Amino acid sequence: MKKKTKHPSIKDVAKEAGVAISTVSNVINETRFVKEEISNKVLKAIKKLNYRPNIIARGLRTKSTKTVSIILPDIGSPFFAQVIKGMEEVARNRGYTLILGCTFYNIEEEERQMNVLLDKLIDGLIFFCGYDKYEHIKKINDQKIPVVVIDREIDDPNIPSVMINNTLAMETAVDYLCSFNHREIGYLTFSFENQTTVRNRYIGYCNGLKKNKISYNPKFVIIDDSVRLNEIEGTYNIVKKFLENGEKIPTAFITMADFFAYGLIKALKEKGYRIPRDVSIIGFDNIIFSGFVDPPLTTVKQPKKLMGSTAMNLLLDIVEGREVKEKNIILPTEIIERGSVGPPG
Amino acid sequence: MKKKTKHPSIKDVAKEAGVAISTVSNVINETRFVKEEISNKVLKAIKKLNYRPNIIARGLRTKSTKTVSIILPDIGSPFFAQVIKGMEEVARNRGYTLILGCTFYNIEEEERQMNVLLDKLIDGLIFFCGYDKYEHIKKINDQKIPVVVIDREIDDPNIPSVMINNTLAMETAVDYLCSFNHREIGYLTFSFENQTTVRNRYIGYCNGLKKNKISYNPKFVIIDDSVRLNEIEGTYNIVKKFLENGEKIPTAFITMADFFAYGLIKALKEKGYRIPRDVSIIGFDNIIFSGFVDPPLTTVKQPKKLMGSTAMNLLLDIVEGREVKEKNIILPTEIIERGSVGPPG
DNA sequence: TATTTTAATAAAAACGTTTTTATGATATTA
DNA sequence: TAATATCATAAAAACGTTTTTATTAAAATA
Repeated sequence: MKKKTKHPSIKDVAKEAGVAISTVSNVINETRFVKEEISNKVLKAIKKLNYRPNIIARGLRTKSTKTVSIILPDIGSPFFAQVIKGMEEVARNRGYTLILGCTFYNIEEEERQMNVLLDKLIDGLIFFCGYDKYEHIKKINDQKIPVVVIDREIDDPNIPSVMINNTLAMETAVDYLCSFNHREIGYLTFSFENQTTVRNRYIGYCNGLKKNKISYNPKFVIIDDSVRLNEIEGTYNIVKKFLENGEKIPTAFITMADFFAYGLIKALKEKGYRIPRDVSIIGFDNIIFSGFVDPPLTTVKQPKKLMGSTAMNLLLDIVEGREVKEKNIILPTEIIERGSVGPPG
Repeated sequence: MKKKTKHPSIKDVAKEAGVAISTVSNVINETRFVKEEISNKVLKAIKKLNYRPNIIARGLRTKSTKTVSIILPDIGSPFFAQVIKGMEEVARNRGYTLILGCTFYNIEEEERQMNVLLDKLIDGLIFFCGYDKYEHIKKINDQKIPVVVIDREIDDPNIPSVMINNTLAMETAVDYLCSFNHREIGYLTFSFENQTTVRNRYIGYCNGLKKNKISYNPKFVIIDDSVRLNEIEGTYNIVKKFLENGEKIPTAFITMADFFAYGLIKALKEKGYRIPRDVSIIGFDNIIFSGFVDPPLTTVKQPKKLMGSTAMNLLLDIVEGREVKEKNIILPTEIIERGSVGPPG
């Protein structure tokens, strides 16, 4: 076992400066007035020993480690990455560090991770996306441990949350396609048993159809969970098979996430379909790459960084006991028009 | 300030079970034999109170928090995300949690983040990619704080590291293009003053040219730092301007990272160039999207997950005092052939 | 049986902080 | 001048663990 050279402790500083431990603490935290002469001695000792207080030991006493953690299903997704970027910036500016816990879309893992992190005396917790189980979140929220849920629609308004209106956003996507006179609209999605977000988007799709007097065609709905693992290849294969089976294809597709669209586009183009001339596509998320596929993807933009910063600010406000006006925040979405949607050929 | 409902401590368990604190500790850690009868009482009390030891307090005593942290320049990059995924898996399996620190390509930030994390009693540290300054890394490595550097070529063999041979890999890319009879080969890169990785790839490019008896043409080297911020748009604009200036363009491009290729492809296609018929492109990294641009990108693959898992295993071996056979590990790269390279038209 | 060894548990110290309480000097008041 | 208030600092307690040392009871030995 490698042995670390011992870091100087507050005791060492006190000895070096010839004062009491508490005086050093008072100088560091400015909790009491300390005569300039003594204060200077302490400061000098701190500098000389290159002392920095041990946050952990401090946390043991103060119950705050200035650390918040984020539990999310997948660290490899550019969508999450952007949201986290928004969080990170806020956290850093407000003096907190971030711990990431990753569940890899394993439901049980979420609670386990939560416990592991809680053991480390974190000040607060952000839960990302989700599964429909949230008893554990309710529980710790009831225990007054600061929690914010992001990207998951929870029916308990006591749990602070930041989200978009998935149903409405997806309805807008249908409307948008209909404004181009599409009447046959396919839908690519995760399976939606366990995830409200996924389900609500699907509901939005259905609502949109109804609203535009289009009858629902189950053959146009393709379910694909490979994307969860960032395996675009999976979507590509599924769509390819779909096309090879000689299924009738709709004049337009909505994908529940941009990721689906990449595989979809590739498969369609390989089979000779031109986009948007033969098939229109609208995605969801507006991931950075969507502007660089061919054709560039029209998509429903989620305000990713804003979601992140909003959630982190909300959490830290709660952690620090500030007043929060609204603890269930809904952020707007927006359609980014690029080149993948046009009138049906 | 919201007040948390107090978590039960080991003291509460001891009282509940009617034994001494140390006995509880012995039961939990199996440090001493405890009679089954007493042990059962303790276990029951633990269960009843839903007690979990406070890792922080434990860490204060044992000097280990079972936490390692990763300092990286950008959390939003799919390349890093994949590497981190590899790390996360290993860390989790070996019972550690991860803290991420993000520097956003700010050199000063790296040392600051390092100090912040060190204050939290982490067991070890992985530094990602890099800048040429590494006195601070040397310093803490000398202090026997376990460190591993990844994706940065450091000339000090005392610092454990995991990397690829960037020079060689890039040379291979040149060879590959030459095998298609390309003689005019452009190069897209970050500016390379401060980053050995970037510079070494460039050197590989130059070596490759020399080896294949191609004279170096500075006009073919495009420097673009926008990609650092994941702004593919930036590359697109630079290349577009390049093309509009009527510059002669090479028959093939190498990009130092796949990200450049996306903007490059878009700009070229907009100006009517066909890929690979008019211009061939080979990237570097093999990011997931590279299989889904049009044409699919031929690229030099970095073994991202393997790099991550290797680095984490190396770090934890050091942390746990295991013997490490080789502390400067070089992993192989490989050319992934897709559709963006062909013979010059 | 008296003494020593061993086993099991309890008590206390330690980790590095902050915070509360105690101390002693100085300044203020009666 | 004696009593009191204030100020600056020191000492001690606390946070929740692990680890070291002490204690007690039982078992083994002489």
